[in-house]
Amino acid sequence: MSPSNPLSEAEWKVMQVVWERHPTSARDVLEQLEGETGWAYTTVKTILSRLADKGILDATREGKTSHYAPRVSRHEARRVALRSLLDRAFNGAFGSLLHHLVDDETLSDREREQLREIVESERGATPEDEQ
Amino acid sequence: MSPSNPLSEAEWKVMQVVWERHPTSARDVLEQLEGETGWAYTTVKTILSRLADKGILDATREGKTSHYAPRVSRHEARRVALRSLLDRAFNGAFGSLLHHLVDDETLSDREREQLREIVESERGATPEDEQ
DNA sequence: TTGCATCTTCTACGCTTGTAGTAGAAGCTC
DNA sequence: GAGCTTCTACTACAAGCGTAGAAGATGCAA
Repeated sequence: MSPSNPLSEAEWKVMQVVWERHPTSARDVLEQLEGETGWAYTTVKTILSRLADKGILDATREGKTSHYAPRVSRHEARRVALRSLLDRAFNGAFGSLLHHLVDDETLSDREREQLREIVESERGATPEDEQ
Repeated sequence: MSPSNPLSEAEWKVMQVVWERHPTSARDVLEQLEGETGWAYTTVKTILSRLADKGILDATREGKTSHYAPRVSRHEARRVALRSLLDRAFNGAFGSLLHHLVDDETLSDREREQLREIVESERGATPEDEQ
């Protein structure tokens, strides 16, 4: 399934954990985010519940505790987030986004290098879809 | 100046107009967005005021009406939005974002073509920064 | 079986966003 | 200078988000 709205910041944090290790529990998520967030247990729980309500997560109760698993892939979530950004900030113009990336003078050397690598690899990619 | 938070959806809409034609008035913005939004005049006004409060816009009163001009460039705003996405969704890993773009099977033919073009142009770009 | 630890559900509260109404000021028209 | 038009400032209000406390349910340990 594909969520229609992009995830919020806190939701991303939680989902990143769930994608790494699922099924997982609230306690588990909390521990993984320790250090990064300092959240209370109930905060994690609230976010998990909201995600389940939205159909992003699947919750199954096992005895006392609930276990959560993603119903939406990370890839999918990223796609939604990117499209959203594209629409808002670049008027939906993919080309503008690409130009921005390439022109972005604030890229670190490392990032610019990665860009070049990708560029190299894409060179070899299938150009057979002449539409 | 650089805003620390990304713009909201409505803010983007308004800013897109302001960047195109500035200084501009609330009325003007409203008219440009007619069709796209159906907002009331006061809605535009509210968003403009909030943007001014945040320092994204500059408001100067001239007689009865205020005129607005950007204090933040579109490029800058885009950069902030992209960094935010990068941090949330790709753990700050630029390489992941690039891979996602290249791998995204839902790109349209046109988009894929643009990607290839950019790739070609980047090939000729300055590779003199050896780390 | 009594209690401690842990889990869940419910409720809350302040902030931001989307959206707009109301009321008052200011200028244009005749 | 009385009225229409248009602008501003202020207020509002529902939904979503970040964050978490309180209270009740449940299981394990002794």
